[in-house]
Amino acid sequence: MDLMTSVPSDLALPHPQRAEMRIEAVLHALADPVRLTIVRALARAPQGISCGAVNLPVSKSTVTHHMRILREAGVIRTQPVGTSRISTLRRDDLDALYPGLLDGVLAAER
Amino acid sequence: MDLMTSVPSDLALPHPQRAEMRIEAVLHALADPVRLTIVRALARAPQGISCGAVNLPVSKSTVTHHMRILREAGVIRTQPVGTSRISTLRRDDLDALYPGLLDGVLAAER
DNA sequence: ACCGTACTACGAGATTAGTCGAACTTCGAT
DNA sequence: ATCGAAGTTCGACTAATCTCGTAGTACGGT
Repeated sequence: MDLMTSVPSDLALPHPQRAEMRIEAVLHALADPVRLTIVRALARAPQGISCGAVNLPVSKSTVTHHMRILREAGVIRTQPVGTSRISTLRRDDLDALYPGLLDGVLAAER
Repeated sequence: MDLMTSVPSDLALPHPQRAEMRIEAVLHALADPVRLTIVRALARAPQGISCGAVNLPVSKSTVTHHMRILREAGVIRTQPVGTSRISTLRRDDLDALYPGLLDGVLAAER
């Protein structure tokens, strides 16, 4: 008990504000096949989904790594819900900063 | 004379066809600051420009490397003209495959 | 024919990325 | 209170990437 390691309300993970997002980071985040799979899944689930719900060909710790890249680039927003973390696409911010980019990426057949 | 190392008409460098382009490669090509500078310069010069005309903070051989990444991803088209190589943005192909992507990237302030 | 310009090719070095397993935390349920 | 499920953290390893300098090729002009 005693030292209850702080911040019970700010359980949230660090997200860049819209003004802090950089195009290189966003493009780099999108340029990986695993992360692209995640982004496509999120695009199909506007209410958000948990990392583990995406069936990916990599280990759990690797998924965590990819979620972090996406989050820190500003591509997704993640919030803790129970024992899970629900992520959503930051469509509004992406569309505001780079209009057409996300739709263009999602339009890709291959 | 004799063995005139072939293909005098196909001096062109290898370019992927539209159908061969992959979104990951395009995004990766765009996700580098030096290459983004090149792409922005090309966007401002529809008639095309030579690699050396872009004032970049890297060596000549590094520029060659970046041009190759862009070319092999299908982002630019390069053709030899005299002792130079003129490159242009493959806007038509990019817009057809990923509508909005290029404009979104070029819209980025930062 | 020679020289300079404009690149490309080829290692080599250093940095970054993607991957994993093992150990740890947190929450919810039994 | 204990357990399991869901994620994270922490090295470690490998592969890819960016960078450079040197050397080489190709073309155009003197």
